[in-house]
Amino acid sequence: MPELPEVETTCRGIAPHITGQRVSRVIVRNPHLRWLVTKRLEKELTGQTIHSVTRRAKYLLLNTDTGTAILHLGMSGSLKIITATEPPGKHDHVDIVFGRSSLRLTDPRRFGSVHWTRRPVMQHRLIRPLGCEPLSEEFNGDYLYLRSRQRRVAVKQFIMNSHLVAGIGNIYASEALYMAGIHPKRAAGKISRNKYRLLAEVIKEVLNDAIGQGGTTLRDFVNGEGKPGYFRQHLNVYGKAGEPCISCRVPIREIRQGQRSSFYCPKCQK
DNA sequence: AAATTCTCCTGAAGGC
DNA sequence: TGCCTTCAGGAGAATT
Repeated sequence: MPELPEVETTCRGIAPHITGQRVSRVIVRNPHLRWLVTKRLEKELTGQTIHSVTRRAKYLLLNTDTGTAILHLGMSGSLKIITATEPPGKHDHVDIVFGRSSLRLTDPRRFGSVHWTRRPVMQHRLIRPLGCEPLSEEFNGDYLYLRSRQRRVAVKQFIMNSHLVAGIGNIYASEALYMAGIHPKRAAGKISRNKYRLLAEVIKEVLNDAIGQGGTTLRDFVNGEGKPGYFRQHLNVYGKAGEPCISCRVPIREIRQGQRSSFYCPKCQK
């Protein structure tokens, strides 16, 4: 499942290969992604030159003079740069061709998406409602504290609300709460300003560490080595139900919050 | 407004 | 080449 660090790594990995390149062709083999990929993408992206590749939350933006392609990797998607003659596999749904090379979207579960918009991309319906970037200065303890007052939702669901802060995935939410010593079910509105300051810090720390590791995979984003892969982030709690807490040896617990698994240490997190 | 539930899909894992 | 059930998960949409 591509989390924000994987998307950022992908962004940095593909950017040098496609920036300044002109799209010679767009091949949509299967338009049935999360949303139906429209013909407008092929029609309007073809012939355009990518002038920059940026990221907003977990969306990748291929910016051109006439519009923006908005890509999301869902939970099983990946992008890589290939030779345009590379035969497609079963789950290779979209190729954006740049002469002799292509950007290929592979996505077995098809939770990903590709949109095209002519309007300023920040006004797009998928982008506009997003909260701040977790790695920005705007995102800090005070931001969390102020917006959580009177809120009864569990803190884990609170920090995973993309309208508040965009791109903290399920894994890093559990990890950050562990690092901050906060129980995932604590009501968001009952957490102190200081605790939120710590939480915001560890969120940035865990995301930056993962991006740092991703940096080592950027060398060759072409052919095979394309995927950043999933970081060998040493996880303290995620997926470790029953295993002893690294700090106090008490077994890690797993609970469900909003159809999503959460992991925590019952002794270290209050 | 806030909170909760539903939904898309398929590879992997587990039970028998 | 075993078959069937269950589950995970991003996040927008629908519902309460």
